[in-house]
Amino acid sequence: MSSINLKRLSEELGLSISSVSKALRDSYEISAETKKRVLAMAEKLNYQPNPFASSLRRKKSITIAVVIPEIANNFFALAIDGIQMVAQQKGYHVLTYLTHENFTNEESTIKHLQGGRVDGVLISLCRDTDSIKHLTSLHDTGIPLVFFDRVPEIMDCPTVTTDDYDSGFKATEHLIKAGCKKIACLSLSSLLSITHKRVSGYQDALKKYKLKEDPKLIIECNNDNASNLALIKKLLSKKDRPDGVFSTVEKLAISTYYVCNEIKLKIPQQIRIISFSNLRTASLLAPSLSTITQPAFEIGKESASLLFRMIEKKTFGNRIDKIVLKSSLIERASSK
Amino acid sequence: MSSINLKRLSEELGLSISSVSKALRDSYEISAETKKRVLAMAEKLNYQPNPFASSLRRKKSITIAVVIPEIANNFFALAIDGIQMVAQQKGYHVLTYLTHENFTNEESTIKHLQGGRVDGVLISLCRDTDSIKHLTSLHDTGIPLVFFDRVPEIMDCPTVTTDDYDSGFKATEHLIKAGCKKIACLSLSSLLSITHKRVSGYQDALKKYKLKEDPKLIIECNNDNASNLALIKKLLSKKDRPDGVFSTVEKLAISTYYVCNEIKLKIPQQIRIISFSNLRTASLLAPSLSTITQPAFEIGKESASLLFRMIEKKTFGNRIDKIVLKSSLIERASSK
DNA sequence: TGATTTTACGAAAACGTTTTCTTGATTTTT
DNA sequence: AAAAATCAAGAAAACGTTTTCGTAAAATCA
Repeated sequence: MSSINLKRLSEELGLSISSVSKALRDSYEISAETKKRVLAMAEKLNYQPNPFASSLRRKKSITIAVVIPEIANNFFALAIDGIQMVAQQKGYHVLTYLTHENFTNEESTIKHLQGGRVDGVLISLCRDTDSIKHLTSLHDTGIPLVFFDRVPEIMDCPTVTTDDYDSGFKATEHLIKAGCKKIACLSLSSLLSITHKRVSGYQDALKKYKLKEDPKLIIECNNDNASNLALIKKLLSKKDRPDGVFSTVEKLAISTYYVCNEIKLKIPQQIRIISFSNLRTASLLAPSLSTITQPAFEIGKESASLLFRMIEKKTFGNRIDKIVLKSSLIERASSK
Repeated sequence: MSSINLKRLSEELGLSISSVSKALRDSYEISAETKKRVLAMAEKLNYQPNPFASSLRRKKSITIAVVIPEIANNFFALAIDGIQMVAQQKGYHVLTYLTHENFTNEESTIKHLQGGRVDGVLISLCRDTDSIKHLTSLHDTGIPLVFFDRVPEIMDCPTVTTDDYDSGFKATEHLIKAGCKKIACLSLSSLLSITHKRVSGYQDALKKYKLKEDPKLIIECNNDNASNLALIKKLLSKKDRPDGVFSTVEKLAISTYYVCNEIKLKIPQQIRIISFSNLRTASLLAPSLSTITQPAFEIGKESASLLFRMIEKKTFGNRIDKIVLKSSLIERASSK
């Protein structure tokens, strides 16, 4: 720890601690000349204020927390990027926590944040989250809380999401218009809001075009890559296999590509694919992947901006912002 | 902020603040029975200790900082993943800072960390870093500091890197053995250690196989995607264009793919490509991309472990660890 | 039984800021 | 010239912990 503090500085200057403190904070109580002297000495001794003493006294941490399921994921990496941009602009620090899709991790992380370590929390729920006690508890302490992308469906709280229902609908419609008659849907945990909305869109599109809905075509994948591969392989190996796949998350589309390579299923001739994805190389894949691309960076930016409005109390106390951004459907070879 | 503190807890229990504190820290000075009562009450009132008061008093932040150029990058995302794993295991918090390859950002970030906000720092330098004053200054405050991947070449400090020289050599050798006679090298800033080593490996491989070295074939790219595309396009559009490309970073290989698509240059028939990359979809690209893949997750893990050994003073004071991990060369269609 | 040790707890200082309250000196107003 | 206001600074409390030190009461020992 830096051992040069206000006391040392004040001794060096022949001033009191409080005067030095005020000078550094540009208080009107201190003369211009003294301020200049103090600033110069602080610079000379490379004084850095102790953030803990400051936070303790002011009851402000100048820090926010971001809680996400994983980081090695294009969507979340971009979202973090957006969050960091806003935070840096505001002079805030960012604590990052990964839940690895584990509810217990999420719970304990949130619990730790109740001690006042941060001024606000941004969170995207993990796939196993089936209770929101920990979240209401955090909310009750008065810490501003914003959910993004994966939000709780039964809690009144500020959220930043995309038009998931519409996107699910359009993606499915796109496959139908391309000629698919039997479309499978690869989803994550049904506990997740995004799963629910995207799958609803899928189902309603099937309804609209009078295609048979088969619950067996909705595959709920888990967090283990190997078993997902097995599930998908089983699905695509059947004689009455689907002729289209709508994947609600990027990694399941990747897995589908691997399976198709393995069992020599031709995309898009034998099976068409579209997926939610923020893969920068989507257009370079063989074949290029049709995607619904979420504005991940903007989601991060908007979430952080909203959080800071709440922190700075610029938002009305009784108002709950629900921001919805639009994803874009990009047609490529995999669904032609 | 949580308003339930030790004082409140002690009043509720009819004990002194110090006794409650000791009970919570399982001190031998407190009877088993009292401890039980205290724990129960703390649980009941959902007591969370104030981290700032604690850090101020103990001169420990239980927090580390990670400073990286960008997060929307497979390598860094995986490294962070590894770092977080170790940190979480140790019960530490992780502050993340992005420099966006901007030296001024790096400087100011490092300066802010000198106030004792963190117990240790993990950093991967940005492409513009041409001075290490800010780093030596941080080091002088006694805060443990570990560099990973992009390390300073003229500073005696603990580092975690990969065998970049060897990898550059082998990648180039691989292209030569595949039949390339004229190999270009796409690099980042020459200020970076990784650039230097990877390019040296490339040059020595050319020497070993008696291929002409042409400085014009070493393209130093910058941080602007559009201008990199232009540079690469110019390189590949010449009549005497190279027949092989060794890219020292993933994004430049991606750009090369885009350019080849645009100017109808066939990979690998007309031009072979190999690149440093942690792209999970490398094998799904058209054509699949040959890569040198760094153990990014392990780099993060090792860096964090090393940092914690330093923080816990388990390392000898006068010892400077230099850990070197091995990358793997994965041959795929782009270099066949 | 008297002396010593152990047990279980409390008082108070310390960590480095920020901020409120004083205060002496100077300037401005009556 | 006296009164009021302003200025520039210092003293001290407060933020919520942790930790050192002190001390009654109980337990152990000689």
